[in-house]
Amino acid sequence: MEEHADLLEQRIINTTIKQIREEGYAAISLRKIASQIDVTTGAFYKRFDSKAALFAAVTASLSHSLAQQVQELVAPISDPTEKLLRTAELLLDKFQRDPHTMDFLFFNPTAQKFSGDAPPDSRFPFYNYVMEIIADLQQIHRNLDPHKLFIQIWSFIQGYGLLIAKHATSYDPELIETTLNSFLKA
Amino acid sequence: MEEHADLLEQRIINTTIKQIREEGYAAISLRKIASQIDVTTGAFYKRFDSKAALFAAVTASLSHSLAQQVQELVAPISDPTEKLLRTAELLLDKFQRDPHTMDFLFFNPTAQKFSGDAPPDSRFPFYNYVMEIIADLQQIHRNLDPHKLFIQIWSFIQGYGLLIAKHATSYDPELIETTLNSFLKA
DNA sequence: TGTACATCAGTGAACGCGCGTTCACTGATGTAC
DNA sequence: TGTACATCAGTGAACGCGCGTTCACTGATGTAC
Repeated sequence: MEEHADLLEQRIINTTIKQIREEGYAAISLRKIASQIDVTTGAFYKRFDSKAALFAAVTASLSHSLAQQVQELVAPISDPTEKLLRTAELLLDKFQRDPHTMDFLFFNPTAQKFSGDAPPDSRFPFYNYVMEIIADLQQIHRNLDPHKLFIQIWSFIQGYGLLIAKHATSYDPELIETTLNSFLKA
Repeated sequence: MEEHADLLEQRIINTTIKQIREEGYAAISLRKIASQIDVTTGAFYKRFDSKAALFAAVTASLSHSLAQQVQELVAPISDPTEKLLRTAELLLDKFQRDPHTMDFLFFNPTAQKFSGDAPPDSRFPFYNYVMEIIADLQQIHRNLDPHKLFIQIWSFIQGYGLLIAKHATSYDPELIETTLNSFLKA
């Protein structure tokens, strides 16, 4: 029955992802998830220790698939500036198209992505990924401070993403390009 | 007894503000608030229609006092660039010193600051305030697109504030200056 | 000054809800002989 | 092939909790005469 076991685990994760997309992570309850799969909450606890464990698994799954999409988009590009731009565009486009999921990935308080005063944790794969791009950028723009640049880029993407997710403004690729270029010109 | 009535209303608001500062808005419950004032929840409902109404009142109070602090700081300054810089510094310094309160003011989902697809609502006083500064900036930098600039500034402050509040990085006035200048130079 | 009454802020207890979590049990399946 | 037993995924119901909200009531205070 391990076959079925893994299947149920996947169904739980996928249903949770669907619920997050449709209603936002704040509206998630184990009863709702279970009833959508025609299973009781007891079955859930055969797979996960807690709701937090489910959220961690969902975060991992979503991060992984998002990271993969970014890799695929960026793979054929060699210019690091364009890599960065395309990555930012993909993320912010997703904030527009799938605000609840991005809200969960970026702002869900359960899965804290950073630990203490230390630099951002590697559990959030984009940290390392963006850092790599920035390292590449340094080959071109030697006078850039990579930490500063990271904070600028990350802050802008987060903040703009939030405005987009809240429908306070909408996704504008030109604005992204202008902004990132202004960081690189400094 | 209207005297005492207003007093209790103020005590409820102030206690809520204190609780937000110390534990964050997610931990607020009417029972906790009431018991800290040695009053029952019934008394609360003589003053406020609902918890949401309390949050609205608290948001108004906090926004007002923050706006006042900004005005005082900025009043003697005539250069709009410096006005903007000092405002951003004050806000981000507060994200560092009082993360829960700023988290509440900027990210509390109850008091949605923006409505629909329309531009940001004036219920959040900083929108108009920052817009005024930007209008002043246009006198100097005539080639700036005010809407674009607003989104850039707002996104950066929000995103950087979030990183600071989450202890992912810490407040760096130099970074703020660099970033805002890079927006203005574009 | 004293009495009868109205007002109304605040009490205290309950309502109903949905939540995460637990656990004794069931019944289908796989294994041993 | 048939019987006895072990396993264990999933059930179903409950536990305990804290929440926002409601409401009949109390008792202190102010008013009228």
